[in-house]
Amino acid sequence: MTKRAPVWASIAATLRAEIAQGVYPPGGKLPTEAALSARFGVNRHTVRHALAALAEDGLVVSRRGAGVFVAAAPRTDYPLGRRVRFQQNVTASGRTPSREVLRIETRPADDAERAALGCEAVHLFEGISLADGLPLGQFRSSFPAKRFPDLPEKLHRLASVTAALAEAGLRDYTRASTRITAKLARAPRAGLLRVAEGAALLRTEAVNIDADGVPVEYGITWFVADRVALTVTPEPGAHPADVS
Amino acid sequence: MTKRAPVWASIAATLRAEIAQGVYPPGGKLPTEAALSARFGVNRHTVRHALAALAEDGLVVSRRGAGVFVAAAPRTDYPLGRRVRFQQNVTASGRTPSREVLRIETRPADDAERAALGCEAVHLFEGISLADGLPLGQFRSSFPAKRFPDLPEKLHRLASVTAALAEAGLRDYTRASTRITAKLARAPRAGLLRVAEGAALLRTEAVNIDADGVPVEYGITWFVADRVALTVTPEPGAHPADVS
DNA sequence: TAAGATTTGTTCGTATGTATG
DNA sequence: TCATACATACGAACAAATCTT
Repeated sequence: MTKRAPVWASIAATLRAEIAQGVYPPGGKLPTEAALSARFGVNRHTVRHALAALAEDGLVVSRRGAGVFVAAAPRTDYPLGRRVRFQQNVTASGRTPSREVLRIETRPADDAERAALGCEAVHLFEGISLADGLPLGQFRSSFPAKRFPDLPEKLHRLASVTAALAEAGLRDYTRASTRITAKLARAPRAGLLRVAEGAALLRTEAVNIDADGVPVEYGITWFVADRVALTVTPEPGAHPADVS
Repeated sequence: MTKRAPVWASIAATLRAEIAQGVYPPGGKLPTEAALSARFGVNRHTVRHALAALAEDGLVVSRRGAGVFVAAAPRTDYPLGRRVRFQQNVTASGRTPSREVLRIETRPADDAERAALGCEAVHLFEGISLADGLPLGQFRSSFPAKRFPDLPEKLHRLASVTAALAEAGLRDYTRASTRITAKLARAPRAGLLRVAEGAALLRTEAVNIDADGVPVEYGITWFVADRVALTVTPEPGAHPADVS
């Protein structure tokens, strides 16, 4: 005599699974109640009951006249501090960081790299940073090839810039300058980052230097704007002299 | 005997004026050479001569097989330093800054303002910042009404936050924190900023504090991403203690 | 700016199955 | 067996917010 689960509960479970699988992405719109009731062959009330259960869990948010939307995950704060600490940033927000390496290669420097690093050949390290499996951004970092001959092997093995540079003898490096603009996601990158074409991306262009002020990394990162907020907090102790 | 200007020169002048008026926005595509020669009733070579003149000035860029495009104006660098200096930033890039005031009013604080300023009523100062007449961003600043009773009048008269606060007795104030995200421009704001709907905007949310660390301004600014780059440069003298 | 279509929110009413006393 | 209460499910209509044209 197993008690049959209510229809609304099984519908809620189905939708819950589909949301988890990304069928309806964060911030995305669910089908209308009418469409769902047609799909499941039930009355609209029954669908509403299921949706109410999801809303109870904070999984969806409904807006009268607009639709029912998958609750957008809160943005991950990404402090543009003196040090680059991707893992810490993600972990601090209660998520699990991961990294997907797309490319490691050595090639001649392009104009921007030559200007930033002042060298003719660079190691390239390109990949995707994820939090809980969801892409936060795509990074592309260049390093002077001459100074760090074995960096590609270390990057392959460690998949971490900080660790690889440390093994290459660079104890510490800091952010010298960052330029922030915004772009729209286009075909190839939109797919990599799992966003719709035309979604807003934050593009940061950063130069990192060693303790002597010599540039050691030139990096460009495209963050998914819906998933990341960059934060800037002037460090205490600095007191610039500037005049209005 | 006034020497008649060559036809190609007058066509160039016409196109130059239309680009300046925004008929062809920065980055936008000009009509094809064939279309232009039809419009002006001249041979395609004449149009090419005119376009070559514009290209010489760096006003347009032609790409074989794609078309001729209005050169994107270089982005105005906007340093997120400790002080907010809009005028300096624009002047430094060789442009003429101006400001268009949209709204000055006093009203109850919303949740974000209450959280940032800790007060129940705020003065609102809203407007557009322009460089050479082109909108760079829309700002909306809130100030604690109780602390600065006469601020609206001062803002009306001076149209400058720094000057108005100075007159209200606030000698100095600095940026405490800034949060940066990106959004797509929607209907009302897109018009105000003179960009297409769906263009990328940089949204900054900043809290400024006085010398005692008390918040005095909560401001949100939407920058047109194509026209502005935010720059972050850690100030010398700071030496944070952080560990990997 | 205005009108119409779309979509969720709310409130009636009806019917069925199940547990309880 | 009957009455009651409750959760479930379907149907219809309208209100209110939103989107589109």
